[in-house]
Order: sequence, then C-alpha cells, then structure tokens
Amino acid sequence: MLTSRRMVQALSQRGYRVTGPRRTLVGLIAGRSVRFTAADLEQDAARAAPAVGRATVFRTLELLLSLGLVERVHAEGERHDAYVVAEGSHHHHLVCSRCGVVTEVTGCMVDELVSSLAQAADFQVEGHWMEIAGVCRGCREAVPVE
Amino acid sequence: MLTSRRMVQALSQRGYRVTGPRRTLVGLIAGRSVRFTAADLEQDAARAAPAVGRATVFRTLELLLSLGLVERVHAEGERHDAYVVAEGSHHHHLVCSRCGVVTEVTGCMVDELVSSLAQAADFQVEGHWMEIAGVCRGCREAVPVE
DNA sequence: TCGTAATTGATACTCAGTCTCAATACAGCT
DNA sequence: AGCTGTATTGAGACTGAGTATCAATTACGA
Repeated sequence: MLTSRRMVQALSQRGYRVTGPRRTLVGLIAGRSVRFTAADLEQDAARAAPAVGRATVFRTLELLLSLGLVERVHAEGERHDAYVVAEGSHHHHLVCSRCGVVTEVTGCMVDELVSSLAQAADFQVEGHWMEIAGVCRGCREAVPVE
Repeated sequence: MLTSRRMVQALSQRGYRVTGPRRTLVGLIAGRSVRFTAADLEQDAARAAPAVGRATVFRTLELLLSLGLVERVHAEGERHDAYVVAEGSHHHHLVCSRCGVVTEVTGCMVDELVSSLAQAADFQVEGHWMEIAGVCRGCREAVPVE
C-alpha cells in the first residue's frame, strides 16, 4: 500500500509542487483500504483542514489519478465514482458491498479469455474492466447489529 | 434485439400503462445497437415529441431498466452512464470506443474464473461485471476522414 | 532573498438527475 | 360508448457533483 511519504515523493519527482493542501489530502488518502468518494474526501478535509477548498479536493484527486496513485472504482448501483489507493500493476477488484473494502486480485488471468472473446467478434481490444461484487469474510461473520 | 412492440407488451403484461410518452420513448430506444445516454434520449425525444417532459424520460428509462428491457453500460472515462437495449441472459459487452456499437458476448465463460478468484480471497460473490473496450472491425477499416 | 509560475480558495456556474404537485389520460368496468 | 379511480405526466423548482474563473498566495529554483 502506498504511504503518504511515497505519494508526496511521487508528486515532487514529477515536478508538481508539494503544497500544504496536497500534503493534507495525501495524508487523508494514503493507507486507506476502503474505497472512498470525492465527497468522502471533501468531508474529511473539511474536518482536518477547513481551509482546504472544494476545488482543490477535486483537482488533487484528479492529479493523483493522472499520476496513477489512485484508481477509479465503479460500483454497480452507485451513482458516483469511488477511488482507491493504487496498487501498481494491472489487476481487478473484489469490492465488498457492505463495508466497501477493496481487495486487489493481482495477476490478471482474464487476459487470455478477453482476447479469445474479442477475436471471435473481430474486435481490437484496447482494455478490459472487471469487478466482482460480494461480501467479504468479515462482513459475513459479523452478526447484524441490533 | 427487442422490438418496440415487444417492449410495449412487456410493459402492459406487468401492469404498467401503455401511454403516449412511453410509446414514443420505447420507439426511440428499440432496435438501437449503439449505446445511448439519458441525455441522448432526451434530445431525441425533444425532437420527436417535444411534449414529452424531461422527468418522464428519466422515469421511463428507470422503468425499462427495472424491467430488464435495457441495461446500464459503464464506459471507462465517460462521465455518465449509458444504456443499451437488453439481450436477456447474462453476458458481457464489447464496446467500440469509436462508434459506440455494443456487441454482446453471450455465454459467460468468466463465471468459473470469478469463483476461483473469489474463493482465494474468501469472498462470497454476488455478481461480477466485465466490459471490454476496443475498436470494432468497421471502425478499424474505415479510413479516417480528412 | 527574490521572482515567477504553479497553486490555491472563494464563488459563480453548469448540468444530470430528483422531487413535487396539480392536471391529464389509460384501462377496467358497466 | 361513457364513467371513474388511479397511474402517469409536464412544468419547474430543487439538489448536489463537478468545473471554470480569477485574484491572491506560495513553493522553490536561481
């Protein structure tokens, strides 16, 4: 998992300035294992550092996305995009529909399957996208409160 | 591909009224092989039947979705959801990034793969979601204009 | 330390989608 | 065909995410 330190390094290495707001936001993002939305981050930022403006939250998120430090996660049925801290290589996500924890599945065994499907349709593949929704072990075992 | 007639039948069979606006919208949707957004449909409706209100476009789309007559298609990088006329059984989509044509891949060969991945993570699968983006044959062959 | 360009916060704006509610019209009944 | 109850509708106000603008600020290389 990417640390706050590493993310800051990545920013500076690529010529982006390391500013107060960016430090704050990166600090709020790094180490998260649960998906979060822009709104979540905005809320946390408002609590941790009220001076950080809304626009900056969105701008920073987009920047981190473009640097590959966070990734977008679609979740079926949800209205807005969520994000997770990036892992690096190509992989897929297991998203728990209760607690939101995102488990990475590294080593993409889907590739061959994708190519064969695409070949049949005479389709030149640019990329594929897969997510698995379900309930993680912790949530299965948790007794419903109340 | 679902015809307008069949979609109307489905509505009435399930106890929904077959109204003018619904006929119009279903007519605009049925037979499409290209993905469309709510905004697309809204525009077409405004041209074909200006009396149809915005809210009705959204309501009807949601209704058709709940009846399984259309499906949502996510497309990486696009801001808003798109829809396609439903095919029926479980399947995946090949979405052409140029012309937007959606090709169905029936017979889901991903199932086993998904279960094995999930088992490794001790994850109880509720569903999976896969899309393949690329360029269809037609678009590959088309000479870029100008 | 200084200069400058990147970055920022405030705020106005856009645009998709939702909600409300009175008016309308479908469909089942006679 | 005419009546009636209720699902559906259109208009338009509203919400909330995300974007654009711009003057003020600030990181950071010289």
